[in-house]
Amino acid sequence: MSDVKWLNESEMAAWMAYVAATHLLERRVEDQLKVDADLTHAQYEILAKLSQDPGGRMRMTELANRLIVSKSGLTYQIGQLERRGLVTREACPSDERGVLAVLTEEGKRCLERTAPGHVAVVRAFLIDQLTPEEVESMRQIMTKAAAAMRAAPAGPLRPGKIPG
Amino acid sequence: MSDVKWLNESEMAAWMAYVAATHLLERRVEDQLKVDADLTHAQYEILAKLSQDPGGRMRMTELANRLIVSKSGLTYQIGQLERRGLVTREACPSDERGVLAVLTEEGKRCLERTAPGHVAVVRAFLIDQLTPEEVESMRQIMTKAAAAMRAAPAGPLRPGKIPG
DNA sequence: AGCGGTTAGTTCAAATTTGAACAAGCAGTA
DNA sequence: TACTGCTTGTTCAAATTTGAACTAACCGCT
Repeated sequence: MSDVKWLNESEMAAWMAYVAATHLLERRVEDQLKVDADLTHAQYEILAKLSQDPGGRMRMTELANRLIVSKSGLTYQIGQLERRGLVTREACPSDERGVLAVLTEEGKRCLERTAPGHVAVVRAFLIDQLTPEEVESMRQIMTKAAAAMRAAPAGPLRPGKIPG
Repeated sequence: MSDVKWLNESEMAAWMAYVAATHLLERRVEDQLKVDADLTHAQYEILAKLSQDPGGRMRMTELANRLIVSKSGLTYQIGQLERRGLVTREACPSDERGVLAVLTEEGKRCLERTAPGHVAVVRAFLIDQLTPEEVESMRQIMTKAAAAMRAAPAGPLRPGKIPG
């Protein structure tokens, strides 16, 4: 029971580098978006995710799930974006309770204007630091991890359940 | 000037998976630490980083830099940990202005008690999802990215400066 | 010793994020 | 139809995080 499977040297180094890199990158991304468009990364991700829908619209809960953010957090940020005219709320036709977050024309323009600088940061500090093989490897790695976490139920780990 | 180098399919997939995975993992880690030890990830990282020092002590600014957190953020969290007896503040002998954050015995015990569950989460959702080669690849990738960001000065990107 | 420019750490206000509680609406079933 | 349980989105209080402003102390020079 109490025998822990620690991380070996390679695993520990990978984890430590991961933690450092994610914090550093998040900081760089936040800075760029703040300076260039007065947006937080969370706000940018909302605009970007909405733009993936043909109609630029998405249900609140659906959007929250895709962004991996709490419902209340999304409510708050949609309020901020609405205040700035980048997003509107519409009633959902099929569900009286539902709310659709809709990308406005201005929101679309804002995104198009901001995306290049954002991509430049992602490129400069991450993508362009890697070989194409490494990019492909990262895709594989992150996809696997994300899939595992999406599949696993919330709550404490059940020994031997997830890795299988 | 305005010709943007967008992300190709592989790059975009890698970036999207990265964003999703980091959010999902952060959430899992936070949940485990909250449940098992009533600690935030930020607090755990402070304890862990302090424990890396032989004397379990570190200057505030040094610690903030290693954790990639603002000085004020660290001040706040050290206050929280001090309130719980996991860390103490000591005067720095060599610099009158300096403050040393010191891991207490109880802090050490808390870390030792909490680490196994934390490692288990990191393992279950990240490390054990990967082949040893992929772990090694992730180490390489994240190390490269972190190095690039640590090396680059703050502020806007100077075209052609970082990638070289 | 005294000056001027940095650095260390804290305080403060503002923004963000989360979970719990809540009101309203849905859907299946007796 | 009425009931039961679940889902949707918001509100709310509490915790966290950041940058700016500030005080105190350091350091190199004169």
